[in-house]
Amino acid sequence: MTLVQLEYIIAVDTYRSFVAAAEHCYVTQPTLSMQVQKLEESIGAKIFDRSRQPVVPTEIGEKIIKQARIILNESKKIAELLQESKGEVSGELKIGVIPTVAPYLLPDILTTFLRRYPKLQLQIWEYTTERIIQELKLGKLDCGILSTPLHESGIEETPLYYETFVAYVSEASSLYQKKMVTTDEIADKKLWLLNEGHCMRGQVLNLCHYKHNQSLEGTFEYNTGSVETLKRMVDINGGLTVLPEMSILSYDEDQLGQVRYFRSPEPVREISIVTTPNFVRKQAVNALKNEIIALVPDRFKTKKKKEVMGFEL
Amino acid sequence: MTLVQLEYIIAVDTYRSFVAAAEHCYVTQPTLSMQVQKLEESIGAKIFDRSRQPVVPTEIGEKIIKQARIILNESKKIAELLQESKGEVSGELKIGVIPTVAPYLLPDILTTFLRRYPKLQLQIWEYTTERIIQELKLGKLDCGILSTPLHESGIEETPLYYETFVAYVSEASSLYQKKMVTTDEIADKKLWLLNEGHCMRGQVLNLCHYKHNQSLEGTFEYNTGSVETLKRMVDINGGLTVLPEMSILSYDEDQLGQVRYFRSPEPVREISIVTTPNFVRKQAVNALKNEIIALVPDRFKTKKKKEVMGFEL
DNA sequence: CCTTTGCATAGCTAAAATTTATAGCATGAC
DNA sequence: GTCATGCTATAAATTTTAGCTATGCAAAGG
Repeated sequence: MTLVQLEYIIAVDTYRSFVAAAEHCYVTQPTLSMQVQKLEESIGAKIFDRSRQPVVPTEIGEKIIKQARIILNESKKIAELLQESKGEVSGELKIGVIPTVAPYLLPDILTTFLRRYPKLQLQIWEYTTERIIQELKLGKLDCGILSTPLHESGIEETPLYYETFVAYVSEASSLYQKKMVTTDEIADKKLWLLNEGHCMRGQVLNLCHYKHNQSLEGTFEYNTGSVETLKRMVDINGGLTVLPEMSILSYDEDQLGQVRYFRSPEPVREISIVTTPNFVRKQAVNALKNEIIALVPDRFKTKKKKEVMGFEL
Repeated sequence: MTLVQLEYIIAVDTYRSFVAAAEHCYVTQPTLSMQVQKLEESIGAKIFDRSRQPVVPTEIGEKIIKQARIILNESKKIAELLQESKGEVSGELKIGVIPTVAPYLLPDILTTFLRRYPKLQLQIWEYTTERIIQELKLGKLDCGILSTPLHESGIEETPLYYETFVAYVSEASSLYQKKMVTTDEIADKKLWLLNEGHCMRGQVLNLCHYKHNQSLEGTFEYNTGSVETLKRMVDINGGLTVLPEMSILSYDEDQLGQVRYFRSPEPVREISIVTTPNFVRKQAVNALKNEIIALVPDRFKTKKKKEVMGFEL
């Protein structure tokens, strides 16, 4: 068994074709076919069922390919270790960010960060928490920025900042008259919510003491994945919603007039940068972490950890 | 970079000698030297400092070798996957067991287990919890049998049975007159304890409400790693100790006469079999698990999980 | 100063990976 | 039915590489 053979079977699995796989490996098709055969011979099992078109992995082949991806992933880390030791913050950094954080955090960060580390190539995906964890474990992402604690083994969390939630109320709402609101006061109101899969949905439901999916019918009408949409729904259709504090930083006075902070104990979410435990490019992630911490206003760092909300996915 | 090259650098690291490493890899020294050089050239960094005798890895070399061990470890799993898929329970199974469990569980298990799976080669080490976790993560052990919960990320626990602790008192002790004892009653007595590093020490200290290392001087005199020694100390020097229930299964009537169960809530420890999350030889471990569960008396399986004691290492 | 020990280098050989060319085998078009 | 077409396997030739033997060279020990 060689690393090259493992690369080849991964390519065949990816492209479901020996010809296409060979092209992408920059070798000829017979070369690739031979190596795959040799590997199959050496382990004593067929990895691909070539009688079907397109070729598909066998049952055991699936498992072997999965393991092969792990092996090659670990192999790549040797090169990363070397970059790391040179103090170079370079190469690709693949980041997953939840949609309730991304638009308020990344635009500010990116320009300064990329100017400071010109050799770094960022790739960013907006994914839900669940997907970020999944892709981290598969090695498809290098790090994630999301709300913690996750209580997920195999994921290391480094808190970046703490962010309160605020209510955003329409002028017609009875709460508009109040200076501050309590979590109880919003529990029975018409509340615009993110759709399922967003950790913030769970947090908001928690803070107003709802159980998931319970008595939502009739009370809530429209689900979206975007915090901006929530705000607009309030603007146009009335009612209220809950926003992360960072989303209101760019609001003008009119908009801020509709924002109501919560009375103590304020609901707070913890935003962390997460990696897998044996991730080696700590310098690059550290650089990103420091950039974020430097840019986030100070009051986002002083919230007490004890106030942080739990949530379920 | 090839898997063979990684094997070679691991061998050089292990034996701190190119000559010895070559022998153990069944190649000549020039062959091995050349491959190490080629690897160093391809990654653009020296892995070993050959100017010292014996050769030592460079700083970056240390990291590369560590990663190389991970890669080869993951590579081995492909062969294991295949055995696994054939339904064969075979090969080596390296098990770590804590010393307060091993002598009461393993002797009974081993003969029947090995008769059922003749192709399996068991290697067993008596290690402390800490060491078992460490070696599991390094891939030097396949599984561990120890007291849980560990609250350790990267370790998966599967409970096997629940075992109460019992007091073992000398005839001279005031507690000898009682039919049952409470945890409070033993707190101020002369208590023979295991030495540090054993999880059971922590559990026993917990159950009699001691903080670690606090006010032990004078009260306790002798530390040992063996439960049998604790019992003998009581037999010969008086006082009392706490034993795991399984250790008294083989006691005769005289000895049982010195055993006192605890009043409810009984202190219970959970014994689990643990592996790393991406361990692939689940069938072999499962076979061992089933063998143990089948052999352990039923009452060890009915304890409620809620009663299980926590502990620190 | 000579021997021993240990790694590196050089030249050679055998094995293995890769290439080009071609065969075989389905599948769908006509 | 037969003829392309698209895919993978096989064969033979070639290049690359891993490994071997022999030897060199430097450092440590007697």
